[in-house]
Amino acid sequence: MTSVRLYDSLTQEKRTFEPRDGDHVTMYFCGPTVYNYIHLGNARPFVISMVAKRYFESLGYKVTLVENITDVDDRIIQKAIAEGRTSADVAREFADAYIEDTDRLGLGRPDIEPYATEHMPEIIDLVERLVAAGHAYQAGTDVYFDVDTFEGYGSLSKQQTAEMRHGARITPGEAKADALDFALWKGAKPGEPSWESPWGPGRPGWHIECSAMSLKYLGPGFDIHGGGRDLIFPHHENEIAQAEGALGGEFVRFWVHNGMLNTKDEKMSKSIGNIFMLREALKEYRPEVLIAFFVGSHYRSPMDFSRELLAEAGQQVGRLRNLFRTLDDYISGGGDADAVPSDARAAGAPSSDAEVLAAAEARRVIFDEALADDLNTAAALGEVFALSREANTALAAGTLTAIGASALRKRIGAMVHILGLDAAAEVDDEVPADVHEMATQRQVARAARDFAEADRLRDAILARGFEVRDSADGFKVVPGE
RNA sequence: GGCGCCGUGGCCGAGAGGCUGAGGCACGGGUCUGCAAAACCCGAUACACCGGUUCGAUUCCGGUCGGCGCCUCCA
Repeated sequence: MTSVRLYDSLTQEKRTFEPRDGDHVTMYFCGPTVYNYIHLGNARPFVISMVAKRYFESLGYKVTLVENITDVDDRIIQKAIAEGRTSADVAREFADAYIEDTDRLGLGRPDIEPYATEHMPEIIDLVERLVAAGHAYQAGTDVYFDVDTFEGYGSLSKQQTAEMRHGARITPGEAKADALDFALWKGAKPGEPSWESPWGPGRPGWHIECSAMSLKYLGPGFDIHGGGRDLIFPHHENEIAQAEGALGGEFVRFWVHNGMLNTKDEKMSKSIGNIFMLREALKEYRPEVLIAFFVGSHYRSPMDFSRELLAEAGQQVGRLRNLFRTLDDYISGGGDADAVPSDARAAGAPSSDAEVLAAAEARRVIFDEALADDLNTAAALGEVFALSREANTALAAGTLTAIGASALRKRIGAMVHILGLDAAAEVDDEVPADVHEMATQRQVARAARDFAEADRLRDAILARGFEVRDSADGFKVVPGE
C-alpha cells in the first residue's frame, strides 16, 4: 500500500500515516453549526474531507468519515429569538439546507452525520466523567472545564495559558472561576432549548458535542480530525482537553486543518459581510467547477476567492469535459473510424494503445505520489491535465483502438473521480431535437456553400445555448459553456 | 504584543540544493477549418529584498520588507 504522509497541526510535521485499525481509516471533520446557509468557505473542508475519503478508498482502505451537524448553540438560539421561532425550527431549516447544498456538490455524503441534539446521553456522560476526573466543576447551573487541570492545554494552538489570560475576560453571567475555563454545560435560561441533566435542565456548550460524537463513532485515538484552521483555537484545543481529560489517553492521531478562503485577502466571514453562499454559487457555477477551484490548491494554503478564479476553474472543467467528449465519440465511433487519417491505419501502422496506456500509468504513479504527499491535489490535478494532453494527441492521431481508448477513459476517469470531478467525465450532451435539426440544416447549407445561411444558423443555435463544432466527417452540437 | 503561515512568470498554482521551473488560465504565432470552436505545436519575462552556509540556493539558515490567519463567534 502506498505510504501516505500527512501534516499534523499538533506536531507541525509531516508524518507517515498509518491507520489505527489496519486497513480502516477513521476520520472526523467538523461540520457546520446550522444557524445559516453555508458559504464557500464552509464548503472547503467538506470538499477536502470527501476527496480525502475517496483517496484513501482508492488505496484500498475502508473509510469511516464522520461529519457532525451542530444543531444546538448560542447562535442558533439568537437567530431563533430574533425571528420569533424555536431554536429547533431554525436548526432544522439550516441543517436541511446544508444537506441539500452539499448534496448538489455530487461528492456523496460522509458515512455518519450525527446531530448534537440526538447525542445528549453521550454528551452528558462525557461531562460527568470530566467532573468525576476533577477536570470540570459545577458553578451554579453551568459546568466548566478547568483548564489548569489539563497540562497540555495550548499545545495545539501553540499558546501559553499565561499569555492567553492577558486578553481573556469572563463575560457577565458566567460563573467560571478562570477566564480560560470554558463551558461544557450551560444551564437553561427561560425560552432556551434544554435537556435534563445531573446539573438541572440545560444544553451543551460548544465543543463538547464534537468530542462526544467523535468518540462515540470512532473511539479513542482515531486517525484524523479535521476542520478549518480557525477552529484550532478554541474549538479543537478545547476538544483535546475534554477528550483527553476524560480518556486519560490520546484522542486523535492527526490534526488536519485547511486554510481559509479569503476575498481580497480577507477571510470570508459572516461578520465581515463578504460571504458567498454555496447555494448562490451553485446557481452560477457547475458543482464540479467549485470542486475544481478547491482542488486546484493545496488544502493547507489560504485561497483567494474571486469570480475570475472561478471562471478559470470553469475553463479547466471545460477542458476535461472536452476530453471525455472526444473520448466517448472516439469509442462509440469504433476507434479510428471517425475523423482520423485512416490511411495511417490502413498502411498497417501499429496501434499506440500500449504506448498511451503506459503514459497513463506513469501519470497515475505521479498522481498517487502527489496525493500521498499530504494530499497534494493541486499537483495531482496537474498530472490529470498533462495526461489529458497526451490523450488528446493520441485521439487526434487516431492511432488508438476503441478498446485502448476505453481503457484510457477508465484510467483518467478513476483519477478524476478521486478528485471529486467525475461530473466532468459524465458528459451526456442532451441536444433538443429542434437544435439538432438546425445543425443539420446548417450542414446542408454548408454543403451548398451557403455560408451566410450556415453562419446564421450557428448564431441561432448559439442563441439557444448550444455550440456547433464542425469535424471532418460532420458536426457536433455541445452545450455552450 | 504572543503564536503560526506565506511571498514563484500577466494571473492562478505545484516544486525541489545542481537535471529542460509541473499544470491551468490569459496573451502572441502556427497546424486544422469556408469561418469558427475544439484539439495539437511554438513563444517571452519568475523564484520579494539583504546577508550566510555550500563547489553550487529560488529551494537550507539569519535578518529586512510585505501579506494572511489565530489569540473573541467563525470552516
